[in-house]
Amino acid sequence: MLNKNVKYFTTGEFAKLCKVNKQTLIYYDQIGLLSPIMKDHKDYRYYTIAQYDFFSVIELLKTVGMSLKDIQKYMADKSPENFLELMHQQKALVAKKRQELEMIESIIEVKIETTEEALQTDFDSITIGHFPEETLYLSKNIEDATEEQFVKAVSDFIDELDRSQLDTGYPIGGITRREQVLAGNYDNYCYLYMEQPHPQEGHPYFKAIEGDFIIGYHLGLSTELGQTYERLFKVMDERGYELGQYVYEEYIYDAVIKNREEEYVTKIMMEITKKAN
Amino acid sequence: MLNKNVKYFTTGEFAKLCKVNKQTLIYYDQIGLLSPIMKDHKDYRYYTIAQYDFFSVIELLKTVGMSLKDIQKYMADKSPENFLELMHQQKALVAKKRQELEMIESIIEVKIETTEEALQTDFDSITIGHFPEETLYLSKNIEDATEEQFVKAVSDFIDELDRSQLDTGYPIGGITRREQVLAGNYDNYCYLYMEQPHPQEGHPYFKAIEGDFIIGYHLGLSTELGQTYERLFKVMDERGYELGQYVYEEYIYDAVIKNREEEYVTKIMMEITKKAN
DNA sequence: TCTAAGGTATATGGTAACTATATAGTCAAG
DNA sequence: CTTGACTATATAGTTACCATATACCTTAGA
Repeated sequence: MLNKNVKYFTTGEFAKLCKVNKQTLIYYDQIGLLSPIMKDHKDYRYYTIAQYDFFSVIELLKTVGMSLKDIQKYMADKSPENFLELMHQQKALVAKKRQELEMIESIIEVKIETTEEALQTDFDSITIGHFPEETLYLSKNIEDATEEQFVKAVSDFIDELDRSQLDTGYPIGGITRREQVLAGNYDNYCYLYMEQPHPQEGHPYFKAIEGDFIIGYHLGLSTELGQTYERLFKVMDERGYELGQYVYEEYIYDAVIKNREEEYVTKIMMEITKKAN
Repeated sequence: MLNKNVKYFTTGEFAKLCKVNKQTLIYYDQIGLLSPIMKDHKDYRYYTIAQYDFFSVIELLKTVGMSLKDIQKYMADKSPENFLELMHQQKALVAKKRQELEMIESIIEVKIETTEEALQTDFDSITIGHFPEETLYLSKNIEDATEEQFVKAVSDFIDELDRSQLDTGYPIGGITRREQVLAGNYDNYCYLYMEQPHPQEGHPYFKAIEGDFIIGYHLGLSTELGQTYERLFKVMDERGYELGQYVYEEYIYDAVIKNREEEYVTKIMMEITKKAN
């Protein structure tokens, strides 16, 4: 910043220029981060325009998440080399943050898309159709797992979603094998999954599905899923289909959207094949 | 999230799954944001896997900057419609934040570039050369301004940089007219400016410069700029040039990088023309 | 000359969202 | 029966402020 033969800013004026509360400047003075260039005989503070540059770098470092203490630590030991190092560090940090925001943006888009779809869905309907291939990220096998093993698998699955940025915002679903469904063990999933519209390279756990499906919705407690399954089996049979390899289950409305468990909605997608007459 | 016949997590286990401090969960319980599904006869807390979904939405809303109170407010009045509205709001907010980060990224890049350049510069050197056109954002005219007017102009200039996202990270420079420089009034700037490598449409205040320049550096107090100007004039004269229309001044090292005013460095760029005969 | 408006200062307390610590009870293994 | 690893509550500290109370100073207007 350039200086004419100096005009001083009072605390209030300088606060206005910096767009912060007056108290904030007093606070910065107290902690010794940014002190006025001079004080009056009655302790009035006076800042110069040159101090604005200083302030704006503090602001920059603050917005990238540095603590005032760390900023102060840097300011105590200024040099072009240190500044350069600081900027390199912050550049990497900011890029990471931006990427995080980009991920959140796409998660939000998915949440909007799925919620809008849910709002337009008649949960009494049962539909049959052909579905294209989709990529899923799978947990490890959890069929017949003990409670402990199940919990461990879920934890690992969630950890991996986090670590590998595979959380797309789609609901976590469960896959059940034909045999378990036919035996009425609707909750004996063999895998958990999350849909991956833009699969990354280098992840082994993906599974593509494609084919005919019957789709229905279950409203209410998951302990009563059996009733909905029976309705689905009935329609399946009437239309001349039989159960394929896998069934996919997803929560459409859960605790995040509904208050009472009786209002939760589960989407059930069953693979089907034409009966050999 | 799907549930098997429920296994409970203790506070510690659930904290690990959620990757937060145990105390945080206790805090969430206290403020009623996320309470365990049940408590023991000795007040041990027990969470279920289903509560992880809930937690992860809280996390999402937190990272986009929502306060716990606002999250709680939403949670008290859940519905698909409200959720959708919330997501739409947040989407816009997140996009804005991302753009802000993008701006900061490019500011940091400029700071790195200019600091690296400064580190490689010999401040004793005086160079003459042709410079290509550059776009500058200018303040209003401040020639012969009173202190008050100068301060006002600076404030307005900074405000406009902020408001129109014209802060590129380049230093704020000052332009002096030939006549003032020849009269020795080196600090009677007619404009402030900031370099705009990627100028936006629709801003009137831009000025392009292109031509021959003599460039030198002044080390130390700006009250002693005169000495450096004299050195520059001498070289200019020896090489058969005379002063052109404008002189540009920028701080290369200022309070952000150096502790003592005697170490500040000002870059002086003078337009020049070949002397007749 | 008095007073009201608008500035300055310090001191103190409050805020959000934790985090740390002290103290005490619980539980399973060796 | 003790040790280690857990649980709980209660309380205080943290960061980066913001709000408020009180007092002082200055200037313009009645």
